[in-house]
Amino acid sequence: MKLHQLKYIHEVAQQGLNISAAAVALHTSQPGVSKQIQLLEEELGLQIFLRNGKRLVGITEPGQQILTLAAQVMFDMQNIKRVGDEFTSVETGTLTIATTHTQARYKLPVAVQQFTQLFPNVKLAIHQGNPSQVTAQVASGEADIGIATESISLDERLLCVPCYEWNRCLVMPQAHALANEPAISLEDISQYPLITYDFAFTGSTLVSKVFNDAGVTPNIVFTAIDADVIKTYVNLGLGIGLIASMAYDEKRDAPLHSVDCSHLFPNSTTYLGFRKDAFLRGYMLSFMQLLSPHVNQHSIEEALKGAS
Amino acid sequence: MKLHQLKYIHEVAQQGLNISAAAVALHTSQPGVSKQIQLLEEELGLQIFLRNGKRLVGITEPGQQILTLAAQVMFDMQNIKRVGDEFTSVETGTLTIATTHTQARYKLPVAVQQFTQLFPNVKLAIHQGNPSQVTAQVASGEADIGIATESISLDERLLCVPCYEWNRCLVMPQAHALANEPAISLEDISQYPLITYDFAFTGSTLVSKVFNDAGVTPNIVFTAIDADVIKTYVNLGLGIGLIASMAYDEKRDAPLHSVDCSHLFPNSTTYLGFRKDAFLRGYMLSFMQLLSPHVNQHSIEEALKGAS
DNA sequence: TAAAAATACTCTTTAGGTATTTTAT
DNA sequence: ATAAAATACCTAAAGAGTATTTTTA
Repeated sequence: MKLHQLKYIHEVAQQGLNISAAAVALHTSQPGVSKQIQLLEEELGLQIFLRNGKRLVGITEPGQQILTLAAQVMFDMQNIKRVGDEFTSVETGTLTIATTHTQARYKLPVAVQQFTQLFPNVKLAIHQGNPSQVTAQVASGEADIGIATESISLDERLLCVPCYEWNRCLVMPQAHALANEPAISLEDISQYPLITYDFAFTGSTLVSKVFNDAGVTPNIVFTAIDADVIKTYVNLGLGIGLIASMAYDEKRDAPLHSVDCSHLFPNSTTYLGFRKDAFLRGYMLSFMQLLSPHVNQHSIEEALKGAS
Repeated sequence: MKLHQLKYIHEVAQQGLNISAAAVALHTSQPGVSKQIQLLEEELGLQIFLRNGKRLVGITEPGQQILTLAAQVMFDMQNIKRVGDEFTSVETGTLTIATTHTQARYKLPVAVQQFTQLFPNVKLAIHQGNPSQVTAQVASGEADIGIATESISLDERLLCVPCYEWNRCLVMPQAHALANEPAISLEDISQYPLITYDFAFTGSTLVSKVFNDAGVTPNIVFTAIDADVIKTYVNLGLGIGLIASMAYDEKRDAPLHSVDCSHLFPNSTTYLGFRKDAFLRGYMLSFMQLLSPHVNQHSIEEALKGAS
């Protein structure tokens, strides 16, 4: 059993069971990949892929398990490489962050700027997606650190630490009837067309739960991925917007009026998550510290020990 | 980076930093091992081993981390092999159990007998040790399943399920003054020389805690690893013995009288533990079911998901 | 001086490439 | 007919072995 054989089956599965495509992606030849897969299957005494004649048409049950384990092996090997990098080229490397639009747009810029000054030779990649995509990227090792609200902390492979709490506000045109309302209620909100985040996103399931529990049905006219889109449509007079407070800036969003809603919804917590079995480069830890100052090598080790 | 290079550094560390000894253990040549280690160190750009000239004299800090990760890779590779074995030779293989003397002697025999009848072609190995050795063996992958009381459930790498609860009894010569005492107290026990398990063993720390909390100091004349030794010395009149109830059998231990102590001590729970990241062969699951009937594939998956 | 690690060199295996054939859609 | 996988065959690289040298304790 060889490491590259595991790489090969992994890539073939990624490429939709196409050996030729996998060979291209791996910068090698199709017969080479083909042969190594045969050798591996022969050694294990079972088929990893289901075949119809010469075509691969599926993954067997043991094959699926082997692919999962192969991914783990590859991750571990990456960890070893990282130890090497950490001790030889301490302040160079790559940091891949997976996060949602709201975080990327309103919370990360400060941390990112500080980070690039601290580590000018570390390449930074920011992957954007909804919370479940963020979680999946971190769990698969595509991203080193994920930043998202609530759902990220549910995956058992990840260690999550709270970064900060936040709540929501309503945004509306300056002239709107609610703009001068002293204490807005859920009922008030339900009187107007509402624009908010997609329900799969940014903890909005919590928002829908609050409405449900109160027996109030909001009039959601449409949902969007990000606060900027929501604000744009509020500006056009299509409704009032319910967004994260951090997404409203009095100066930048001047034509809009905002009303705090923290009395209506419980706070949401944004978490930072990473794989429990990942070797963390020094700069990864530093980035986390920028977002959550109490994080350090020691606190992480303690959390890993006490996790179960 | 090659798999066998990881095997080599692991074996060298195991053999006390002796490359020649590692080469023998690996059934290969000393220059081969030597060269592969150099190649790996060169590729990673760091020293794994500290050297004094040509002798290996220690492990560097990154080397220690790499050795840990190398062990993980080897474990994952073993998992892949096991998937192969599971689907090709379903009812053959090896089951290695690490456990304490008391379990091995008084609780496992029934399960082992049933198991050998169900799986005549599975080789069974039982490693005996104290609870921390049991835990270490399972955590390192030397043993597939560990069975011990309390401490095994503290290791975060292991998933533990309760097997059964048990308590203690006093054993003494038939003619002993306490033999006819209707309700024995801690004070009564402290009046006589006491023989019990080594304090590191079988949850006896719990026993000492009970005495401490009650402000009673038992007169422990000596401690032993196993109940058989304790009973032998009780028979010789050296004191009274405090042992697990399961270790006393009325017929076999006829010259001794036993008095139940479950009113004095809380129950202890014996756990069965295995590595969370281990691929479990079907027969391993079956063995666990013999000890803890509610264990099954599904309950384990649920426990792994909900662990964090 | 004895034991351990590193070199030098050889041999064998094997991974990988090119050209070609087979086969499934 | 076309695209994909397998086969045949060749080449190059790398791992492993033997003999020997170097070095440390």
